[in-house]
Amino acid sequence: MPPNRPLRADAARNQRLLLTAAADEFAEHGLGASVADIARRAGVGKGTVFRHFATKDELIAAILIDRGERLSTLGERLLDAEDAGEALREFLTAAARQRQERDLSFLAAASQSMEDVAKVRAHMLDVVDRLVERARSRGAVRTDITGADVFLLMCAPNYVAANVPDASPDLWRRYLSIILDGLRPEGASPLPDQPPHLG
Amino acid sequence: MPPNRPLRADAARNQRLLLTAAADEFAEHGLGASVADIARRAGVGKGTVFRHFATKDELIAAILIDRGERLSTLGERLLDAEDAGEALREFLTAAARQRQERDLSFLAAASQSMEDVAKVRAHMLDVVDRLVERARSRGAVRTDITGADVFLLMCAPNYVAANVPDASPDLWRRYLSIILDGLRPEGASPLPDQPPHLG
DNA sequence: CACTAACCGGACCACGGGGTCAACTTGGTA
DNA sequence: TACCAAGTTGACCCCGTGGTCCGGTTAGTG
Repeated sequence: MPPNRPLRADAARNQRLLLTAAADEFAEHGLGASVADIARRAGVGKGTVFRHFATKDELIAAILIDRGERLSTLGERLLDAEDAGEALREFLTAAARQRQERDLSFLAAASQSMEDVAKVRAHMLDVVDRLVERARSRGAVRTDITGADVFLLMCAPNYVAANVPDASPDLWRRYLSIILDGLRPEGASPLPDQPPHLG
Repeated sequence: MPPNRPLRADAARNQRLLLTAAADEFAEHGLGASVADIARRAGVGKGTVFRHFATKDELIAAILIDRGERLSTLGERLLDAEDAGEALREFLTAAARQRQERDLSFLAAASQSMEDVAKVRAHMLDVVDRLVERARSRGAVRTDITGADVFLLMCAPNYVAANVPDASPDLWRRYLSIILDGLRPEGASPLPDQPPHLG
């Protein structure tokens, strides 16, 4: 992402403006949000959008990458926590909160194929894997789940809460809590099917 | 939905064809599937689509209503089952399977406002409410969840599984199982936030 | 300050979308 | 069988979209 030559001051500013404007616009209107609207929201011409992101998909990818990297960083920090179970809980909470602020889950479907996105995704999957493994070996979660399971489940609480109009902004915590209860080792009923293989 | 005068034979046939073609097309290409493609898939002219459904949204609504009614019917039948816990499990399984066959969860977001859709939704919510109440009073699920909670959670297993390409077609069972474990009364950690109020 | 490469803006284009309509076909009835 | 309302069709319209492009502007360097 960072270009060879450093961006000119105004260009860098506009890029930041565009990224947040796009995230907001997508959150409000879904993937269908138009590039023109995004440009207007950022206070910038439409051409400028395409100067920074060759294509709409690339814009989406940039947002995805930004969020993914932030989460991965947090996850890596949490790998050093004493309480592995609590660390996993904290990670999932942060993930859900990030999505709560601006629900962009639908973006994940788009631009799945872009290489940079795949890389960030793979890295995040790796971090989750280690978080889960650590929690599992400490007996904090059931033994039959994998990192991939948790990676997938990560998106669920906010997805569920997003279906409620005028919901309390903390509603997702409720469903995260239920899912976390489902991940506990005590009395877990054996899981059907094989764990998925991602990436 | 059933019109005053009964439909002519060919019209009725086309309507059925359209409904399933539309469901398939939406499942494959999301809400963005074009009316023209749907018509082609049904082996019918584009004009015919609009004769049966004044608008694309109305088509979507018709699909939603169809599925909702089928689920509600099943739910009502399950209200008479002996094992209330098993009944709830079966209902959720059916709901997830229906969505697995053709994932149309995203349709729910659209045409939320249409009156007929709202009615079907309200009815289904009522059925779920009773299923949950029954299971709760029998000690089959934790006491701090409501019908609305379960109604929302209903969509989650398939949503989660839908994010993995080339997944086993039964992957959703895995996540339904985790969620059901999270709904059990034993050792449930108290839920944060208030249960949502729907409709 | 002057100069230039980087940057910006918005008119412009081609395309694909939902929705309309008037000419044509067909199912059902008397 | 003859008739017509119900049903079908696809060319057509209009609009919003992603993406292009070039004349004008500006940041930064010497």
